[in-house]
Amino acid sequence: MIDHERESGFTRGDLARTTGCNIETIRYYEKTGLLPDPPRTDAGYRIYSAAHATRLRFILRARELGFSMEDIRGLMGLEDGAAPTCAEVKERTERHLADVRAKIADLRRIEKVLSVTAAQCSGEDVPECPVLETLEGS
Amino acid sequence: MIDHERESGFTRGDLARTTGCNIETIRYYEKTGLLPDPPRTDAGYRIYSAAHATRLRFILRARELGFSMEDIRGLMGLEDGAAPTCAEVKERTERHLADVRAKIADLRRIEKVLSVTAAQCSGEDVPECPVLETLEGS
DNA sequence: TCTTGAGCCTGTAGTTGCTACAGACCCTAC
DNA sequence: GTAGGGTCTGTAGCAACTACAGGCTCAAGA
Repeated sequence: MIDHERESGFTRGDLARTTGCNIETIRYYEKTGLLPDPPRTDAGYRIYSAAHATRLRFILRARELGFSMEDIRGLMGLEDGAAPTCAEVKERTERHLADVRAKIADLRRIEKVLSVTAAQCSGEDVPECPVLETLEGS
Repeated sequence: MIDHERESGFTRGDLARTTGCNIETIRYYEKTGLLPDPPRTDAGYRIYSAAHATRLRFILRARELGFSMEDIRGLMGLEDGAAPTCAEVKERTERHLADVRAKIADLRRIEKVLSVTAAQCSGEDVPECPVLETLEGS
């Protein structure tokens, strides 16, 4: 791979290493349009630039914060072509925040039930088991 | 459906209605072995008993509490054939509880970042957007 | 008795966000 | 020249469902 094209960019493996992203995930993001198709060498190898790395890091950070790929598409202005307004971004973020809070509430409810039930459990080989009773009875 | 077999049981639709479970989900649980294959009428219609309903409710309740299907299989003694001991149930519950707590911690971290960032957002059409900056910069 | 509409049957495909393979090609170093 | 890595493509798998299509079957009304 002596193409001089190649010299100014990096390969998929490079991009994966520098961002910590799984190499197959990069291809997946390209297929779904989150990442633009990069140029190729004559042999068909992808050539990425710093701009690709920046964009991928944006995506990974948004995923870490639990945004869906659909959300990210919106945040990056891929839905209607135009960059989203700050108001749109804020709205999307607050909707997502509400989802996150709802999930936390769900999990806290679950945590309470599980911890109370598990605490009642002797852990011995007795016939009656508080966990199973909770699940059976309701 | 005048089979007298049928009279003592109920159909998949009945089971779905009485448990609040999606009708297709019942078939899915059968396919994956969580629910036993019920007997059939001559025409091939499934005939469920009260025992099936009890078992399905157990599964649904466990799913509400976030247990995986694999966990449920264990809780119901479908893994090794024998009913699990109380100690096994307790262990599984505590492992699951740890998962739930880890998820809560993750989500709380996410919630903090999102709420701080969204609060900085004017919602106006200014060029700089705190949310996007958070995602880009890091 | 016939028809109509609801319910049930099966197999299969879609969802989200990846991940992992197979089999082929390419590139570098020795 | 060859050995080894890397990359290419398409495809299948994961969890836990959900949603069809196309065909039977059943119960009730005309």
